[in-house]
Amino acid sequence: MTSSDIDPQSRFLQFMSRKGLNTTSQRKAIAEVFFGLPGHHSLEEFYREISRIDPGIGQTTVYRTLKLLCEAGLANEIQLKDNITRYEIANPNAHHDHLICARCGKIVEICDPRIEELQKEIAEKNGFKLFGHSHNLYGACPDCRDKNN
Amino acid sequence: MTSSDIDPQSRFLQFMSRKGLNTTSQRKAIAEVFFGLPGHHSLEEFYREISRIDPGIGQTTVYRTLKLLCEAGLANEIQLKDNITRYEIANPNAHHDHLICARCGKIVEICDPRIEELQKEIAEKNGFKLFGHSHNLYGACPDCRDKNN
DNA sequence: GCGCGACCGCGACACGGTATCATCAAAACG
DNA sequence: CGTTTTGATGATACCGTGTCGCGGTCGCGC
Repeated sequence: MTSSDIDPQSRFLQFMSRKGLNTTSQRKAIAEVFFGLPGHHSLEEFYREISRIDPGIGQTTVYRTLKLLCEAGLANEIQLKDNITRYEIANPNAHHDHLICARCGKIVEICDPRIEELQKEIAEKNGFKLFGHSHNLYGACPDCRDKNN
Repeated sequence: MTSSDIDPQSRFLQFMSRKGLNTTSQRKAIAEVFFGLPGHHSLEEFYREISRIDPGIGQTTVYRTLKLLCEAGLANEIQLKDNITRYEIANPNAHHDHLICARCGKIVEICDPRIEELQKEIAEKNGFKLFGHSHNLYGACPDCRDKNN
């Protein structure tokens, strides 16, 4: 029974109290939407979704709460080639990489322990202490690869 | 004697004439600076460097020429976590990844054929036709890892 | 040279992301 | 219980990157 077994919302509240931060209705609502929306979404998308539930929440608060979720280790930032920051739910058991279709934008999550192993090996060989990584493969997905152009 | 044996500037000119584009003095100057500046640099850095040689060149032209170099396959865009687009010289023989110090920003280039192999394998397993990838490892470099904080 | 079409550089703009600040609510304190 | 203090919120202004449009210029084929 480690803390990673309980649901994410509770882990978020734990983090907040550990840091001495208040658990406001806005932060709870944002976290709930975040955890209920799998995949990779920009602030814009989260903001729109949250506005439907509580139109009174400002985009600044969404930013700040997503940053909090990152600090808590419950969210990850993703940088794609379009220079828009996306957020995804952090899964501590399966740190995954991304396979992205350059045509339609579809994102497939991939996870390969062999690559993880090589990354650690390379970092150590260069004397680096590894914190994290971002690994994105770009290509044409099965649906798009056959469409000539 | 393939085209990859001749110097990059000539390959750029070849590309231009193949595409029916004009070889202007600005484009030649920008390409020359680009090929003479190893590493990973933002537009800002290239623009500053070029301004010292020819202050009359506008930043828009630098943008456009760097895009041309990418199209020609002589340059690559790099996306780091700071949402600034960087450009590097594309080395067709050693497609390398990046090991980045999260403290001081130092970038070490790495190249591991085993990872390349795994990437291809993963893409194929998912039915993707692979175009390229971006692979960045973040950590603390030898100089920074010992400084507590 | 000459003319035309491609290109240049400037300014303006679009956009994501951040900092500021007044307001408000809730906790801390006497 | 009233006052003070702290922290969260949301509107707005701001900054930097990157793009667009337009008037003027310059390569390049003739």
